[in-house]
Amino acid sequence: MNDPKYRQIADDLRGKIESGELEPGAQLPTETELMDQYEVSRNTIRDAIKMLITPGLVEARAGQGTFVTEQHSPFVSTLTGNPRTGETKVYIDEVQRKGREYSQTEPTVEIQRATPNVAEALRIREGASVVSRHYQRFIDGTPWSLQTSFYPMSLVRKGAERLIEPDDIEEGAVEYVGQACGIKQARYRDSVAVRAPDENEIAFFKLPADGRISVFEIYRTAFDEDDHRIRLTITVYPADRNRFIINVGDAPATPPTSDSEER
Amino acid sequence: MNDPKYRQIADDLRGKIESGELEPGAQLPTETELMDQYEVSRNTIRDAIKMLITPGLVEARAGQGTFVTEQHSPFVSTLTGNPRTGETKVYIDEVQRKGREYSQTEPTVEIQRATPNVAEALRIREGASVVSRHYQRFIDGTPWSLQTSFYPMSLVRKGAERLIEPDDIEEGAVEYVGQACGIKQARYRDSVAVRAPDENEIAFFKLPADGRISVFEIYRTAFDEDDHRIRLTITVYPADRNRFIINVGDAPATPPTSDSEER
DNA sequence: GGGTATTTGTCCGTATGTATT
DNA sequence: AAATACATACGGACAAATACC
Repeated sequence: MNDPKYRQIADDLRGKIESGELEPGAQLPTETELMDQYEVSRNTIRDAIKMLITPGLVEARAGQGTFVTEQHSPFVSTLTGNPRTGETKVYIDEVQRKGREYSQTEPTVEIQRATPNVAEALRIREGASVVSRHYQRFIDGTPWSLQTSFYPMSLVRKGAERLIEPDDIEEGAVEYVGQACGIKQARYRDSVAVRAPDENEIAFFKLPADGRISVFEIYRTAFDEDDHRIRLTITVYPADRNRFIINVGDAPATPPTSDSEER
Repeated sequence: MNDPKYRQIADDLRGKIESGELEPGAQLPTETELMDQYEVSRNTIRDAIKMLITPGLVEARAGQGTFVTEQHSPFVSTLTGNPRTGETKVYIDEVQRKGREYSQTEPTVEIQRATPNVAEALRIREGASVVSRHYQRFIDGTPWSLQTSFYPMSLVRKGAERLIEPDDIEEGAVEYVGQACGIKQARYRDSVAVRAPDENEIAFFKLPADGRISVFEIYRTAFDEDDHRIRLTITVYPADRNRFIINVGDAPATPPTSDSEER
């Protein structure tokens, strides 16, 4: 009798879900039924169910009931690629190779002043002008990632003028910059973190409003052959439907498609 | 007036935190004071505060009050290293280079039957024998990660008999296996996901019981020069205090320590 | 479309327990 | 021991969403 009632009830229900007695998609007993079963008040039942909603084990639908969550199959992306080519194209290939459909919005292009984050990553003065190119990206029509790339204005001055046009760069921005001003990407570094989503992200990804599902935030800093920082790309993915692969060493002998089943 | 009251109050308080009006460590007004300020019932105040507790913005301490969370500085680990050397030693170096103290328990060594996960990753029969070596790892004395490595029994039969001894392998398991039976690690692949913690992890990392803080789960599959799978290492890190770096391309010119401040 | 029953969502008031100072 | 602050639990009332007739 040490644990509070609502926690005991939550543990009991969680057990029934994990044991499979309640399958994904199945409806839990209604709050009234659970009140009778456990002989507690409705608020106690609701506290118990909240403990299952928070980690996403169940979802409550007003007017219908509470249901065991069905998992969507995670999408797997590879972070290690060829550092000399643009990764967006590689990413699109990866999506299509898995039989899924990729789409993205036209870019939103802005000239902004570098925030401390961006300035630090690009090693430029805080407040210096940068080009920001923002995309919303979808897989099979559902929102999958939000991506913003920041380029120092010096690239534009050196000839990469299409960066400030609000049009997609078909051949990829990395190739374009290489051709337009001879600055070639030689390597990049990713920094992966997880954090709570902000309001924009909650709205775009249709995440629950309480922020219990977090997002991957990947900072990709790209360098040219002289180790100058030429790009910062921030990509945000919902953590509940994504997984990342990092290959180190020789290229894998197994075709990358076999990764889709790995974990 | 569309949003429910508790959400309006939560948004208001969140704004005060994000704007810096309430600094990390600062105490929020007590529930009674907030009842007066917003002219709502105590339960509504509590609902609002729960919305801030769930993403970890504030924490409530019975008998004291509710406080804005202080962030511990995240620890940064590099996932891309030399595929031919063991990474535990590299990891320890990385920790110490940042002026922090590393420690770990003696390993728990077990002979187990391969679960579907492990069998799939090592490409062995489900139920085949594997050596499992489990460590609890600490930084500055606080629990930082849980690590379990699985090795096929064939390695032991080929001479790597210390794998089944419950002692730390000083020189690193990868080096040891290379010397003992000539099977050298040539490359590895990491798969990074985020999920809710299980009970063990909640207890070890001292995470909140409601599972709102998730964990990184990194599967590292290691291959030898013939592309045979020689090891699966699963490492679990709390997502709120870790960040990972992936380097692609030439070695960075900047010393790795500078990463500690990056994001 | 309208009406009704069901189910969850919001909000209130109250009482008592537990942790901390 | 007393005061303070959050935690648990109960009860009730009405609103909003959904399903069904």
